[in-house]
Amino acid sequence: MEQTDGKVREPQQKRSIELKQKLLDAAIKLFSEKGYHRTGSNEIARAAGVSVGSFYSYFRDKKQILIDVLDYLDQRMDDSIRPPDTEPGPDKKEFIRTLLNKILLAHKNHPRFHKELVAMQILDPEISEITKKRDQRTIDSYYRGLKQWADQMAVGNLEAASFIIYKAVDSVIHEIVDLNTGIDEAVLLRELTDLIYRYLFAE
Amino acid sequence: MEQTDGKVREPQQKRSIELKQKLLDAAIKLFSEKGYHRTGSNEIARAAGVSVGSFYSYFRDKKQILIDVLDYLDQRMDDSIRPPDTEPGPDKKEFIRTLLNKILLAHKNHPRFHKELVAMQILDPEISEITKKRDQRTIDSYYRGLKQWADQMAVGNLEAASFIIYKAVDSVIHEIVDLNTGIDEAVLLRELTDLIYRYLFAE
Amino acid sequence: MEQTDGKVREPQQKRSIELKQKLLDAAIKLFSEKGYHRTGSNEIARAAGVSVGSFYSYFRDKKQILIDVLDYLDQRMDDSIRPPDTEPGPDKKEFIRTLLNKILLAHKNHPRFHKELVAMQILDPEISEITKKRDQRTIDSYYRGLKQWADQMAVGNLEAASFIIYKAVDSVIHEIVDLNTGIDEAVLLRELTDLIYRYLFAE
Amino acid sequence: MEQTDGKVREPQQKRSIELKQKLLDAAIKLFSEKGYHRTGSNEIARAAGVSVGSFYSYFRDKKQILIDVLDYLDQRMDDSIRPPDTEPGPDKKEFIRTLLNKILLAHKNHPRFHKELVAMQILDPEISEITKKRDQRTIDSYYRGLKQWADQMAVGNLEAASFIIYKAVDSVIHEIVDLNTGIDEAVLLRELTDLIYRYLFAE
DNA sequence: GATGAATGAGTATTCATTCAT
DNA sequence: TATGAATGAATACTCATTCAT
Repeated sequence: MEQTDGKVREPQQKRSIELKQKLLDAAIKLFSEKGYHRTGSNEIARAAGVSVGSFYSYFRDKKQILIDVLDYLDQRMDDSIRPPDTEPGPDKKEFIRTLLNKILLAHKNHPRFHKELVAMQILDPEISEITKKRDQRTIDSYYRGLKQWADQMAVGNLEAASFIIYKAVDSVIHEIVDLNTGIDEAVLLRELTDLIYRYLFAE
Repeated sequence: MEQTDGKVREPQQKRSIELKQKLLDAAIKLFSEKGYHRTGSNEIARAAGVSVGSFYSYFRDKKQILIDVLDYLDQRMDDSIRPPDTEPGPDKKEFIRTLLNKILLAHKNHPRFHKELVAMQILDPEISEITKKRDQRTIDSYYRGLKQWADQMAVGNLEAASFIIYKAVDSVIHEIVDLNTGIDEAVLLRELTDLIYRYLFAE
Repeated sequence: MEQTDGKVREPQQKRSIELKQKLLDAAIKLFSEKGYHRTGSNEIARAAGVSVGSFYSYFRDKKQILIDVLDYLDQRMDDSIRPPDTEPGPDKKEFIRTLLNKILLAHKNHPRFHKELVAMQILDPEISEITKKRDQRTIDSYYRGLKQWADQMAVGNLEAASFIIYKAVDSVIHEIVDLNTGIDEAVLLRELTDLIYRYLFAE
Repeated sequence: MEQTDGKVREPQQKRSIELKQKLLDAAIKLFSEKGYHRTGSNEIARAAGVSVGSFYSYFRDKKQILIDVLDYLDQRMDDSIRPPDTEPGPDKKEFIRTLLNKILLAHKNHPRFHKELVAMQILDPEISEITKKRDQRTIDSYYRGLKQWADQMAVGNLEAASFIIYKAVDSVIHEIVDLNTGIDEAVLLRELTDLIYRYLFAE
């Protein structure tokens, strides 16, 4: 409720909240279409039907709106940009297959945004910190999922396994979506499924 | 190491090569420290103790020096990044472990630069094209290596397997080197070894 | 002339126009003094008491401000450079004399800039295209003027005549203004008048 | 014969003279093909099969070689770049026609070089001085030619007339060659001939 | 003399951010 | 509060000229 007059206002009025949302929506749209780097702050403001001045009263930075977009999508549990969770079922292979398909779909929804995010994550420590946390949540959920099968697995360290699986799957799927590998997507997915399955359950 | 007052001082050839090397070294250093985008061509030249003019007589473009740096590092990394052609010994796990360690070492040589490169690859189509080719060469060598064990493997599609293994290993090792995962490196490497081993040889 | 504290200060419109005008004025001044090529866009902005950013929000290009300057001067010169539509009086020689004097005056307004323009016209195809059109408009107006005396003239082709007269008069007057010919200006003007007069009306 | 060690050497040995000539020839060729501005000093040297260093021991400046080229062509009486003379014969109209054709030809031989020269003349005072002298020589020759017909002419001031005729003819012909006027060249030439003829001889 | 590798001043343009109204 | 006009730092590349060999 405080109004500490630092520069960036936390929107308290309905109008303000609407305005900020408009800016977030415009940013999501533009980042997805053209990527973060090719999108200017003036452009976002214009697309939101708002002045640049307003943009900068809601977001300290151009970077800040990216961070806020990330947060927002996380809160909306938007699987299309957030790494998706999946509840483990009885059929292990089916479970893995489903998980992979979800991730694949997520990558395919906002490919440009997704790509840029990886770059940003590398280029900018602040973004890196945020995505690391996001990733960690996903890895944790994998960990919790895997624990349920702990007694059937040959895996030595479940934490490490969760981490490795997440990173391996994410990067391979990223490449499938982004590059044209020349290899059939279905084949790649099948092999990727095998990779995970055997790692976890092969004796 | 100085060659300022020798007798015949092999004139152009040598000086030129030294100069180009100075520029490449300066570029590697600066790209690693500040990233490609934040490094100016004037800056590289100054760091190499050379004029901008010289910079542009050795490299068409700012992008060109990045490409040349890539090539240069490729050549210096070759042995570490390429799986040995030697007959794979009886201990397959040992073989994989050795391979991973080599890759890990390669990544540790220029960690920041490696990161930048991944970002560039995403942001710039030309760089993307180059690294795709680089990657493909590595994947091909994996493919040739794996074929030697073809009869002992449960893998359906060897091409896809090579691709997946490369991407998975590369990204996981990248994360090991880059992020501090909080998980012991040795443990991660062991699990990664298991991942590959079981994928390939588990029945 | 200042408008810093008036009442309602017509906001954008007026300020914008003033700013653009300041830039145009600065450009005319600098182009005239140092020539187009030796004048930088930053310099024009500084001379106009404005930022480079503003320069580029009013003019796409450095070339664009040259083009706009051309247009601007055209508008201010129009009356002087265009032969009056009034019925040509009985004294044809007097009419030509008046016309020449007007052109002379126009040339004397921005002599250095005029020179630069001729050079640009030669060096730059885009400028060449623009001035060709400008010239053509003038030539057309000459043509319309000459037609009124068509029955009293010995000229074979009125179009060609208009073209030749324009180019001849323009270049000679240009030289009168620019070079110091060592010949009395009045004498040159008299001879030029004769040139045109006899060409048109001598039997 | 002095060897005052200012920077630029006057070539005294046969080899030197040949070298300078090679450079002049290369410059003429390149200036004609691409114009002065688009031709680099390194390029001229290379085309002459000589080092840049040598270029700068024969010519203080890039501008200097242009000046020397002009001188050289003047000495060779190369009508293709120098304003041509013509001896007045008995048939006045024929004389004018011949003169115009010579000038036309000259302009058509090195159109690019010719154009650039006009620009240089405007942009650079030193070049301006030189071409003014060149022009004056031509104007003088016109003057001498016209004097022979002095008693048959209505012209008031022969000096001014020579000047005007030269400038008018040169500029009109320049435009004929350079721009595409859309008017038939033969028609323009006929009218231009009439312009001169009537000016001089019409009663 | 000759070479040609090296020099480095010079310049148009973008875009995140500010601040007067 | 909102506006959007104004800001200005930052940056790749060229080419005439020099000078060490």
